[in-house]
Amino acid sequence: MSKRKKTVDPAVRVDELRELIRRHEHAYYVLDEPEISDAEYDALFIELRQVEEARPDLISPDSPTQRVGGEASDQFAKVRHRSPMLSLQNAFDESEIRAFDKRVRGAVGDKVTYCAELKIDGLAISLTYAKGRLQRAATRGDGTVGEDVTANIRTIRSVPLTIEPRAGLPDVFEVRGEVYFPIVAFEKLNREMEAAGKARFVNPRNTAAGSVRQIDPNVTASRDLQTFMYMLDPAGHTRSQWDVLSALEQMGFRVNKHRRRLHSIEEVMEYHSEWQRHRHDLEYEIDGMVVKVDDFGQQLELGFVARSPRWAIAFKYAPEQAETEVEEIACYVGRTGVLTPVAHLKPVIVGGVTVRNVTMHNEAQVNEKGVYVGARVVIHRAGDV
DNA sequence: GAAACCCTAAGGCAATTTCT
DNA sequence: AGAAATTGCCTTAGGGTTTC
Repeated sequence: MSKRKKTVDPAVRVDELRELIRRHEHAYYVLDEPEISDAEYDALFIELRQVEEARPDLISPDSPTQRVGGEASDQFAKVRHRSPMLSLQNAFDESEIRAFDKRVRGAVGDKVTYCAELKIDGLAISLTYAKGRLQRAATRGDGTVGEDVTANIRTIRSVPLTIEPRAGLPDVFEVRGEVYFPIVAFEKLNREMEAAGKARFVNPRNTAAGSVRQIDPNVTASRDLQTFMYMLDPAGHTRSQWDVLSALEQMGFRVNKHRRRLHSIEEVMEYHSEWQRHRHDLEYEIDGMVVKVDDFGQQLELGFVARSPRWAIAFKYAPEQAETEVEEIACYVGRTGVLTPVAHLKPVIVGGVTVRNVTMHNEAQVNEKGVYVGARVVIHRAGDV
């Protein structure tokens, strides 16, 4: 109505625009189902920016225009996690998964449902919301203390700056998930780097980690990072991991759609091999899958062992392998006097990184005279030495 | 080029739990 | 009870990225 448009109060229009923009950001970045064209979206965004410029008093920190900016945090402050960000026990083959299943059923009985999710190759992130607003984002760090990367995470459009109140959730709650670099965006970035005569980035995971630790949030904002969330604490009314994923989705977070509820370890094996075949069809990298006992009651019964829960395991894909030649073997003396043999190799690219050195604690084969006999060392991927 | 992080993996060894 | 397996903790180390 033209009449309404003339008389519209800027304060009202600002709210309308924010609501519309949030809806379309959600459709585009979270659901991957845009409802309007980029141009239409841009028009809304420009209008909001204009109204806010005219009326700076109407600007609020959770406005879509305020994703980039705020105070330029000089350093990353340390933040202690409300509860430790644990790591997962790893399994590399069927026997280890069956052992896990056996342990689980030994503890909680045979009626077990598993929630299986793809294990995204990115970096873990923790988001704290207070009174419906994103208050803080932190990296995992050592699991207990991470770094405050709020200014950078705010620039990721699939991360809601505001959350509607929800029954069963307190004022302050935490969401955890993974930040990653979509492969298409990674390749685009590298084309841009090349065009600018700069060095390419080596792989999406490290680039994502680097992007999140930028001093200047404008750089992060230009990187097209994405997210998948998978944990909610406290868990509100939810009773299972499956429920949590649904709840997170309803709250507006991006949740991976390839999750499955599985009722036997055989189904887990099938899911695993299915994605082993199709992992390269995905628009992001995965390094396996995460299998969790779905029911929270059973999770509680199983409990934790120091650094990882007993009710979950990471079922990894067989590491990429490569062969190369050992050029020389050197021995290094550690701080405590420990001797470490290191093989210097002909550089070989495996798993997206170049490997030149490997320590030989594991793969090294020594004959009865203490002489190294392997002419070749089988390496897993970088770091897996 | 160095330092500080990120993520990952393995070895050594002691303590604890489980099995026979 | 004694042996075997598992767990927990710490150390060392690899490649990568960014900032200074």
